[in-house]
Amino acid sequence: MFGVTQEGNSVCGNVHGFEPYFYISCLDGIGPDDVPKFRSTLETRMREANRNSKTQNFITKIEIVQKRSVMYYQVQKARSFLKIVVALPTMVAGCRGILEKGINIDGIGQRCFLTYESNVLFALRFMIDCDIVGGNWIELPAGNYCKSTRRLSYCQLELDIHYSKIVSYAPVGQYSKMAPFRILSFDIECAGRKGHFPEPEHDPVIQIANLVTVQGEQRPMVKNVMTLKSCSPIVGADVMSFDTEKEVLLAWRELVTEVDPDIIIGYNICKFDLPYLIERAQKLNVVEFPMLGRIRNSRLRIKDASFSSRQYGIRESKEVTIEGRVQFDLLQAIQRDYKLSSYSLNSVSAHFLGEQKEDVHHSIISDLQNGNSETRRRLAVYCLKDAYLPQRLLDKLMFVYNYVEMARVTGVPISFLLARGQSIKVLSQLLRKSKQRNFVLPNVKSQGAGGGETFEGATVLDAKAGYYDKPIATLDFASLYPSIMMAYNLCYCTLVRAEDLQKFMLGPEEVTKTPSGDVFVKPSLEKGILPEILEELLAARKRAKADLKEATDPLEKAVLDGRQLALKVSANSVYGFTGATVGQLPCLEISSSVTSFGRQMIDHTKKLVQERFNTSNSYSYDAEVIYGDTDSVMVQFGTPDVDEAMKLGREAAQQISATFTKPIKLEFEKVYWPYLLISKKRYAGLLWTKPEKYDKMDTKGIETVRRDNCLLVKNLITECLHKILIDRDIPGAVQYVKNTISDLLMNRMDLSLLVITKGLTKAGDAYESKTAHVELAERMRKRDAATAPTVGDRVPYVIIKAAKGAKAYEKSEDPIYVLENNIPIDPQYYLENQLSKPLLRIFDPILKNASKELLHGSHTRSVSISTPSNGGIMKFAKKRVSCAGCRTPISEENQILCKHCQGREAELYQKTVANVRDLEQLFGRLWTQCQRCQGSLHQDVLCTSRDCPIFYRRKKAQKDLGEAELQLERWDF
DNA sequence: TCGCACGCCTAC
DNA sequence: TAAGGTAGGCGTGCGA
Repeated sequence: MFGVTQEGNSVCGNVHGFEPYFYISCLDGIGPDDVPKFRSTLETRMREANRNSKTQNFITKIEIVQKRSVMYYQVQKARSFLKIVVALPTMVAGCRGILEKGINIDGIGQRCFLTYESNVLFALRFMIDCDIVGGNWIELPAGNYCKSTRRLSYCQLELDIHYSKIVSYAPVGQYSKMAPFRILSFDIECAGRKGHFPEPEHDPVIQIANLVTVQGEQRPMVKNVMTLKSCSPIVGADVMSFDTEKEVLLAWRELVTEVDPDIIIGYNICKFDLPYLIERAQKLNVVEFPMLGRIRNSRLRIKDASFSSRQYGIRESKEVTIEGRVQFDLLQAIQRDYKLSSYSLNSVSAHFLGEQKEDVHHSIISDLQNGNSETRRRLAVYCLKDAYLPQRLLDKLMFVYNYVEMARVTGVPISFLLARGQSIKVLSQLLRKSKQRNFVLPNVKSQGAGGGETFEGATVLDAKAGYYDKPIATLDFASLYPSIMMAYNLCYCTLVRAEDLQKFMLGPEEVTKTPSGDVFVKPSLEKGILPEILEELLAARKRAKADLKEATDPLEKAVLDGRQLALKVSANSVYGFTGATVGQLPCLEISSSVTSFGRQMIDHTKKLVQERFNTSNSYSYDAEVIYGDTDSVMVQFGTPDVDEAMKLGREAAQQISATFTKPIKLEFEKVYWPYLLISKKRYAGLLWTKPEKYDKMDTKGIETVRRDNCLLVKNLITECLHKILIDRDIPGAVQYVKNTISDLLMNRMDLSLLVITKGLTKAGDAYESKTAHVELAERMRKRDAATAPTVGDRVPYVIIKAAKGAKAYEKSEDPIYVLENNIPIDPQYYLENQLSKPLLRIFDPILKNASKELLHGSHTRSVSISTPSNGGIMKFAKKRVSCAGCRTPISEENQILCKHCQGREAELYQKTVANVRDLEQLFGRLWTQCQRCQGSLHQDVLCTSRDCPIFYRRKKAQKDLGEAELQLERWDF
């Protein structure tokens, strides 16, 4: 075990005596006398299967224990299981395989065995059995350990102890404090060859920037940058320059061993920086480099890894294990926890820190490296910032608190939280609870390849679409699925098999028959462990929230807030675990029972609200349920008054709650007024939780909250909803739409507003149909494979002009490429395929002839001819001269104005001059902004950030200025 | 032109 | 051997 003391010293504990094991159910008639025979047979089979192994004893022990399978309700409270203990953790799988396939035991014959808990990772097994959770405090009591004489690690303290002597503290009171982790944040720069993304096979590592911080402290204790070749000094950072790359690598290794960090962070370090360093060291034959972990003489190895789940998508990465140190890649963490349209460090920093970062294209890096100590200094400043930003993000998003709390709540090691999925967390809790109750978990194989089997989910009530000018009250079930599981005692161990119902002679008052037809016993017979887990999670959350209210210390608050969040997420994922057909322990009887109760409850609620709250019960109006999804109903009580709607909402929630089994509870939460219901899962409204003033505008499912719409659509719809719902200014909204459309068609749109992004969810060849982002990714791969988007990335694109009838997938293009080559975009596409339908959906309910008014007015006719000045296809067209006044083409090369505009020379000349001046000013302003972002006003801007809006505007201004200057030159004859 | 499958993303 | 669930809207391409 690795850890850190309260004083900040690293510890390695060599824990002795804990052995890997699993269970099988004992066959009828096997008694203690049969065990030796069984053991020798199994031992022989193991030896046969591992002929090359030098191991003497595979099976170290077999004992008969009294346990119960967690699967299905049983009257008998315990029966015999064999606990099979093996010599090494890796032997569990082989041994399990032999037993599952079947072995022939003398006198008993050929038998197959179902194994239990044979898929539990050894580390987790150890933690569960010793009551240790990720990130908690451990005591090695004085007198029970000895100082290691033969040092295996580089840790400051190293001790030997027997596992049974370890004392684990629950993370409460003084033990909820966070440890003073040492955190190393780093970033590397590599000098790629011209036009190539750096590859460790060819390209050197030229700089490594580092930031070392102690968790909870404001200032970093180390801030330095290691450079290849000289580098001018940087204020506030140590610059360490070296003549050879080998020295740079070794300097970094030395830093890591000296600092001895508990956590290593960075941006994309798992997929890029760490593997690059290791592969580069290999290439340079720096054999001593990859010893960065806490185990002496143990080398790092790289393994290709890929993670795929429906929730997180396919993510390919590399697995580098650094013993004793947690790797926390900010990219991974942010991809898992936040849905953003771009995950570049630049865009993420802008989003969370309000701070842009200079983005230097990899092709420029080599030039900076090959310059002088000043240009290398520039690069170093940039590199330092890339090491500094991940630390800022870690602090701002409170990742250490949230992840440590998640580890404590679920019991898994911190490293699992980024490397593994949701199910390991539930499994860990399930195993712990099972152990307390003497249950064992069967190792079931997922039925049928790919699962296939599925079950009916929740009801979504039909949406009575429209614009509602009366308050709409929302009634919600609090934690619906967890409360159903608790209310009806749904669990593996309470599920009654059809054939057992009669066998056990269970009376109707002892069981619950769920709406899906499954039967579970009531708690009086057997309390379910899932309900027990959920009760504890929700009670703990209540406590955490109460403590949070009391807490004054910001660090304590952070811990508690992280905890309540972890508890909520954990409670909600228990249901999903039971329904995961390709998971560890699926049980569709549980999950389909949960949803069937849910469906019944939402229907019941709708019926009750409408039956009770109407004029025949002496209410002033008839209530109407206009929509509802899974655990909520939207009620129009009929009153025009917000306060009254809230009162009715509370009354209804209370009345209806009383009709449900505890702890199921319907709550009144909020009122929407006004409310625009577009369809199922799509609506917008002003949200009120108190009668005085609305809280905010809330939108669900519509373009404003979707990542696959361009900013133009997002901004326009947001603005329109603002004008409609908040300002109540429909003509204003209409005018705004008209202006925007006119700007679009006149080519006055920033490219950054037109960028659409979509995720690449599978490898290129796995797609069945042709789509814009997939085809573009493929084209980009052909241009430059190293920088093209790959699986899991988001692909930004714009739609460009092309032949009539061209498919969208033929018209998608990389925004940078469009900018660099001056390719004209297709405004009509944006109008017809991006703007029109979302606009009509929100305007149709409130405006007669919305389509005619918005999409076919005079504003749609002011179309400008987009003539790219250079590049693109137009490069080959004969350059045409047009009139500086009205833009009609003119034949005479040296003319400026056409016949009609002649005589307006003075005025038009003035206009051209003014235009150049304005553009110069605009460009200057944007340039300064970019300079500020890169942290210096005295150097050229290098930034080429794909997702910085300023960048696009600066580029556009630069181009427009160039064109305006050309126009001006024409007057100089 | 229309229905359908695919793909993406969201609500809960 | 690693992977929480279903419902549902909507854009797009494709073939009937």
